[in-house]
Amino acid sequence: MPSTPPLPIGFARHDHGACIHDTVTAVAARCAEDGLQLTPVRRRVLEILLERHRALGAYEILDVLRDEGLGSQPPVAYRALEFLTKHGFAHRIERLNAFAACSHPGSEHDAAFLICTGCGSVAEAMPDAARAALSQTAQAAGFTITRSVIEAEGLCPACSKASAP
Amino acid sequence: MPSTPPLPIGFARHDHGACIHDTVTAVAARCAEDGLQLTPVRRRVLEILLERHRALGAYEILDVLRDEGLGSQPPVAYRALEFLTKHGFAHRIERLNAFAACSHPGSEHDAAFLICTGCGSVAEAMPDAARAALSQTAQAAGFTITRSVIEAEGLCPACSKASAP
DNA sequence: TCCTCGTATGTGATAACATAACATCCGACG
DNA sequence: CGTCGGATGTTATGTTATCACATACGAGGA
Repeated sequence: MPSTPPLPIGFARHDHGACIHDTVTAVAARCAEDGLQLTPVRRRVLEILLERHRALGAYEILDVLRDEGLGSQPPVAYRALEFLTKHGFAHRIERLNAFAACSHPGSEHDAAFLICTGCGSVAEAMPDAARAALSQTAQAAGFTITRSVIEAEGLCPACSKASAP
Repeated sequence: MPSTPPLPIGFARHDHGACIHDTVTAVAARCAEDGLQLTPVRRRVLEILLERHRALGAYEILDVLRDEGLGSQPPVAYRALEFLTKHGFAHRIERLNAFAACSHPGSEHDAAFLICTGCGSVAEAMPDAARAALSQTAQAAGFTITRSVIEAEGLCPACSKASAP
């Protein structure tokens, strides 16, 4: 069980402490580059998302912030999440009304998500093929896509194995 | 501008009265076949969705039901919508927390939606290619998809033309 | 220095979406 | 006639998201 082989998606084990630290560092660098302010609340929300490593509701995040004295009202969480999602550091998962840190920060992009209904884990994938196909369908109808939501529910490898042994 | 050539999706003009009537009739037939009860509330909710021909929130629907004396509490609308979506007569659009009548009732299926951010219209597409691509991506990760949500935001032909002439 | 402007935050209130829980009704079937 | 399952009525509450307005604070110009 090594740490993160070239798997495109995230059902694999990995060095979690490093993964958090590295991502925050990368995001901070990118913010500096682009003149964005990675304020304490924003940074902390990103860390929270990375720590839990799953999709979190805004109010779950808010609970943590409140415990830490970083804010107690919903807008605090929603503003930070808006910043993070707007700049591609986190994603909103529509199906869950929840948010997850981006696995590939550094560029704005739509992502696809695989949501395990067994254990609640969420993996981010880069569904270029699916998006291309969708785009083509849309163009045939004269529709111009600006954003796409692609989310699949099902069973992750572990839960799949557990439910049908 | 003829009426509905073999377009796969619904940004075209059409005979709306007939479209409502035909769909309700088809759904009623299918319910009879499958031993499902298309009760007054359920039928009316389907009609409301078809009449507006766009995505409606549960509370918008409830307002209509209330005016017509068919129910006044949220569960009334949610139950009817649950019935309709469960049996493939309507779809939930996650991005909008809203519901739309199915354009191709008669079989349970996941659909894809093209949501126009200009005028709010929503068209249902059959994104077999996109779903197949997604499915392949998922399988590569050992993930088994049971349901997929595919929704694209953008501009419909009309709004596209209006915004960039 | 002082002003002011843009960005971020603090906070109270409320809107919008959704479900739990329990009572009641009513037709099908034995 | 009983009872059982599906549908409905109703109260209450839970969950998610936004509005509106006040405050703070640093950057840049007069």
